[in-house]
Amino acid sequence: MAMETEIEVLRAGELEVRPADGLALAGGQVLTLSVREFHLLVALVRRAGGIVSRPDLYRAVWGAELRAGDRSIDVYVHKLRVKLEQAVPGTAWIHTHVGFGYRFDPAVSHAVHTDGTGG
Amino acid sequence: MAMETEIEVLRAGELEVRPADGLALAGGQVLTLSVREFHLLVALVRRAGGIVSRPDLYRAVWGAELRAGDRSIDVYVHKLRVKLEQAVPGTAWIHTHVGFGYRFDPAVSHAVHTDGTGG
DNA sequence: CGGCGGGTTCACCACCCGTTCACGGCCGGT
DNA sequence: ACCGGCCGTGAACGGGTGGTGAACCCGCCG
Repeated sequence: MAMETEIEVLRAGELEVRPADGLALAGGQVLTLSVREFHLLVALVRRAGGIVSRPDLYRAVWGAELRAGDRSIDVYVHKLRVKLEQAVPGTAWIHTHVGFGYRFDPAVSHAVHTDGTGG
Repeated sequence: MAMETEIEVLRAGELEVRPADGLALAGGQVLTLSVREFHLLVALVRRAGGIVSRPDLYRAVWGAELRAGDRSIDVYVHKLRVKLEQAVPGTAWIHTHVGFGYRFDPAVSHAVHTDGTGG
């Protein structure tokens, strides 16, 4: 094969996502995600390390403007966290930034809450 | 030199498929498959580990575009699962990814989550 | 012509998904 | 302390998706 199709593969720590195939692996095992869950994960991982605002997230995944009072994002972030957690226990990947949005962090921060008054 | 290795042999766990010969073995025993069933199995095994969408599957096996409402794939996946199951009981190879397609997984994952009181 | 095996379509329905609601905790402002 | 906004989370609900048995159609063979 001269040209193997250049499949986009997003990697973030123990997570591997193939947007084109609808496939996501965490800690080596396949995640069973719904369409929404998958797209949400992709949107977050694409901007790993950065904060994605709810309106942006909604546009990226739902393809529409976020309406006031719509809690869909919260619900799906929760579903995603649950599945991620059960795939790789103890790993917190999706972080909430109150008033700003969510941030996907590939870093394996088990109990690294730097407890900090320091900051 | 003669390329005897022309004969393609797909292996995935306990499954062995020879596309050229129309032969498929599961757990050492020969599977009795119809043409459609066989091609479907080949298409899935060729992309073992990855998700194959229904349109892709239909193109690969039927050689045409999947029409809306066509359930042929579902029916044949079912037939395949039945024969695979009776060849090697307890092994779930073909996984459904709702909204995405099917995935052939060679791994013998006895993912028995229902470990409860179940006697 | 009748039986048979294989492929397609149909019908029924259980389950999954996406949305929305409801309740409660946390935090900042007054 | 009270209120209001923001978020986590469990659950209800309606529609879509896929599992499955069976009818139907057709070519083949005796």
